[in-house]
Amino acid sequence: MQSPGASDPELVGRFSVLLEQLVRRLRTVYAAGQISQSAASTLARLRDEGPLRITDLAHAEGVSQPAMTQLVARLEGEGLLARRVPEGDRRSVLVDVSAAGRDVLEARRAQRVEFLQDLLAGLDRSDWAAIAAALPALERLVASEPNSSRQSAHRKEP
Amino acid sequence: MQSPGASDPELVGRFSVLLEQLVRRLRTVYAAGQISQSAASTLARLRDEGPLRITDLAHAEGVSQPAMTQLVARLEGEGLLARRVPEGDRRSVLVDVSAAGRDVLEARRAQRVEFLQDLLAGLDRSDWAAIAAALPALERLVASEPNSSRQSAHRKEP
DNA sequence: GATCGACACATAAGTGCCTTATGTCATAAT
DNA sequence: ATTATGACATAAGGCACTTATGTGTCGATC
Repeated sequence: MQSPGASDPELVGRFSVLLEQLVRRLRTVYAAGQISQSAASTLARLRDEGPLRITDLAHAEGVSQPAMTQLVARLEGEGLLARRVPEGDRRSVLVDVSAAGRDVLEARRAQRVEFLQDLLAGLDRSDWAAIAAALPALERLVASEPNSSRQSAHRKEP
Repeated sequence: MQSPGASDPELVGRFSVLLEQLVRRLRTVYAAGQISQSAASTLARLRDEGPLRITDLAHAEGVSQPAMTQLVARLEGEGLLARRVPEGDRRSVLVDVSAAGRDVLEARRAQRVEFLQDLLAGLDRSDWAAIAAALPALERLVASEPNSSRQSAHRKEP
């Protein structure tokens, strides 16, 4: 029994509740009218991994190809990304994040940081110390999924 | 300077990245075709807080009243909740989760637990210990928002 | 080179899930 | 009785998905 987590259903249950609550909270961080979670996730991937074809993007983001085609069209219309046809394969489209897209991602990160600082402001020192101590473990947790091979270890939001 | 979090931008930044990654991960837990995050959140609130009026529900969930009217109509059509007009106020509609709705929430919880056990299976004992030690602090963090007065301390997903 | 199959994306049609604006009925206040 | 307020329903539009289908390009086979 290598992992205590698998043998401690009560803690797993509490963690499960905590994740759901975090998700519900994060939904309120970004002001209305901003880019969607799907758009942000897609732009972030392009920024981190470089230009990708539409079908690869769709697969990586877990949506259908037509959904990604539409999202790319919308984001191109907003100047947040650019499309081009690669040399040697006129069937494909390569998509890359634009400078404006990078700016949007940076603004989102700043909003998250502000939200967290607000939230952390009411936390006492020992609680924050426990969270800070768990950060490396949580980062390893998030990085440990089998399909995390798509996410290189150096990937991070600035 | 009560909270070390507010003075440690690098850790806050790492936490911010972690949250975004968790959100992106959780998006893949639930199989396609299941109820949306909004539907789940709404049903969970009804289960935990009892019958609510549509406008109160909309406000609590952070959406507009017409959006909630439509969601309630859809969920009623699927048998996941029930509507009734309360005594003494024929303008209102009271909404309550159904037994089928409770079953759906329980199935979601089981899926999250399974996902977490999968994820935790690759984590070593000291990492899990650090996460387990941080759980109370994280729970307090999530419960600490000013509008958390709507969430009672005893509220938890079974 | 010609033909067929596979690949890649675009388009169509439909649903879910939001938004603001507006309409209708019920209740409370004057 | 009249007016103001409250509560929800409906309309119209946009975003974000889905499956199904269409069109063009590339690769494999003969």
